[in-house]
Amino acid sequence: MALPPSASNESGSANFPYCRKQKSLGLLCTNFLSLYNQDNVETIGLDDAATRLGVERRRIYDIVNVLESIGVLARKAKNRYSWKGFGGVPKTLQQLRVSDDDEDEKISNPITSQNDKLNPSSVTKSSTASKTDNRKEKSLGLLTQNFVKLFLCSNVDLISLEEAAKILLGDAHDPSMMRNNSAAKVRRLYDIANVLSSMNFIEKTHHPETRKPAFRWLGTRGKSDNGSANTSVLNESKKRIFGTEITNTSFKRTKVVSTIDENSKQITKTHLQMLVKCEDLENEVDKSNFEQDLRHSSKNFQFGPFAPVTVHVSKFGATQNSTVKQVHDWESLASTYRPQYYNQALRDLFAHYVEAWKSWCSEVAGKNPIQLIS
DNA sequence: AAATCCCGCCAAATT
DNA sequence: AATTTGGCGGGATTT
Repeated sequence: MALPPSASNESGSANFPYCRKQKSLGLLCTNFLSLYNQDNVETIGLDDAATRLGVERRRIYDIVNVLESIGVLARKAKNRYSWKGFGGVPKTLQQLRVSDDDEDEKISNPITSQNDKLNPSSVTKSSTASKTDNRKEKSLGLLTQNFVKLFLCSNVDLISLEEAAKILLGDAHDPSMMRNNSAAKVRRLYDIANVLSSMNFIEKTHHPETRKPAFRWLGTRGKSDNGSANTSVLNESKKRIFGTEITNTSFKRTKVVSTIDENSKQITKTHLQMLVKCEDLENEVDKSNFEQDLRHSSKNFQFGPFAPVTVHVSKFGATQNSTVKQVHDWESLASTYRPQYYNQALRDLFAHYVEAWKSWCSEVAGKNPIQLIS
């Protein structure tokens, strides 16, 4: 009874064996973005998001929290957030850069309206008020900001999550009382890294020496506005892979939207668009306005009945499926010569999509009751 | 075996 | 008291 929803109900639709990958926070974030990073969107309802993305509320909180800490969103009220867009990120980043040095502070940017009756805690950082807001100090949002600050402030551009966990926790000299529970904290960092990756703020790589995985800050490239090209990192190969995702359907009462047939066409079309887009990926290097890309790439983002199937471009890799690993290899080769490798990659990727599409169709076919809700 | 990290219980916060 | 938020970590999945 306590098993994951791999439940393959009798209906012979023993479809997806259950792939954890397809349920990653990163993918969810990508979907979230493609869903709300639209011109007409300005306000986001948590319930709406959870429903449309087909996930439990809890997950939405995770995403929303980190997005807010970066400045993409802003809490408006209970159950309601406002879309700030990526344009607000640079500003938030700047604030983080300026924030205090020793230990962490509560740079609490425009979050939370006029807080309660405290603040004077400038020099006295100990017990006093710590007990109360102790919870907030452990929030995902703050952790995210601190994690980002790690990159923004230090000069190292490669950090492993364990390092980060150790630094972000064991900091503050050593006044004891620091249950070096970095193991627990690292779990949170994985979450953060995933959503940050889905937006391409960071990128996962490997430490040159050790094969240890680590993250590199990509920052806000492009970001027009102010011609000062910061580009701290000399990222020569900024391959943008794309991730597929098939949001899981919560066997809950997930309200399914839209029609069927129309969507099928819709999605296929999107596939093609994506492929086309990939073509000129070879001679890309256009690390310009990624916001723009993201925005139009998910033009007609549609869901299919049941498993809200989403397949949009978002060349921003991050979450990867089996193909990604190889892509990395191709990348090294391609960067040197032989650009046609990408074609092969695309072919494989497309095959993957087709497969996913097929299995989805079969599921729908097996299921008889397809109620349309609009 | 080690690295990831999903899932959802259940306790603070808010309403 | 009810509902919204969101720590937290067991343990399933991937690598």
